Amino acid sequence: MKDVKTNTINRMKSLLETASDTTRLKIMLALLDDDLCHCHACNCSNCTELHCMIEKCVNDIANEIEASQSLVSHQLKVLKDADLVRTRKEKTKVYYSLKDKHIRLLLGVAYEHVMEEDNND
Amino acid sequence: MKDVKTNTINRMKSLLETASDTTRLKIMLALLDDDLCHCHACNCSNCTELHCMIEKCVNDIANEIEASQSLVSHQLKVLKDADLVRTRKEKTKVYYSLKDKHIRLLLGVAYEHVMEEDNND
DNA sequence: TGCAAATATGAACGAACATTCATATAATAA
DNA sequence: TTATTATATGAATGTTCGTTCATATTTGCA
Repeated sequence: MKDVKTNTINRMKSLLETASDTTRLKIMLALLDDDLCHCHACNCSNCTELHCMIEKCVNDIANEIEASQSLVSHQLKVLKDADLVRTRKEKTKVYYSLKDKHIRLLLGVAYEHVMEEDNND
Repeated sequence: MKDVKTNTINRMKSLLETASDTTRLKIMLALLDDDLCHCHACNCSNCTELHCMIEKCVNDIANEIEASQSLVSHQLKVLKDADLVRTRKEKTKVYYSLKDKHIRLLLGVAYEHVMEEDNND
């Protein structure tokens, strides 16, 4: 890790920066886990597997996290541009899902960290 | 993950936000791995174990990442306030090290992500 | 007590960013 | 075509943040 290239640092910064916003965190958490969902990895409606890729459309996300459609759309664009989410278009709706396992891992690690208050290792 | 409290979201935001700066990333990467280091977990000078806690003083970090003493001190304070690093004082020097395994994991996941360009899962 | 080394801090400046509001675009159905 | 639903976008605003410069504080040593 000693000689990490500037480009690598910048991309790590970009990834973490994109994730470090309450609205975007709410969006990603909404895409991380749920009971009733479409899963385009295994095509089941009630998948609890780790590879499960939950996808939700813009309005549903907006309703779930109680934010305006405009705000959610803006932040989904930020997430998309930074490659943290992917999209799938179906008729008038656009379904968003987390990009890959690294994003889920990142959220998981951050979640674990804030859950364990006073840990020494 | 569906009903994550506002407080939890805010703390996740704080953690990721603190990590998402190039200067602070350079500092943390400098504390993540090295050959010659003090390790206050096992007290060896050449430890390669995962629990190894590398610690470096302010000036050494500043020299290593080629940043001013003032900037490094400022950003170390940010890292300390957000609980991403710990300190140990010895004479006139202050040794900094990463707080815990979650921080190392976070850096590791971010690093892995930017290293794998086009992954689909 | 005074000096030097190491670290911390305060002010100031410019840049970046999240949110809101209004509006535009795209696609479907009648 | 017209109306409707879903999503995207542009401008504007207020705030936050990273960096620099100068200086203060702390600790050890002569």
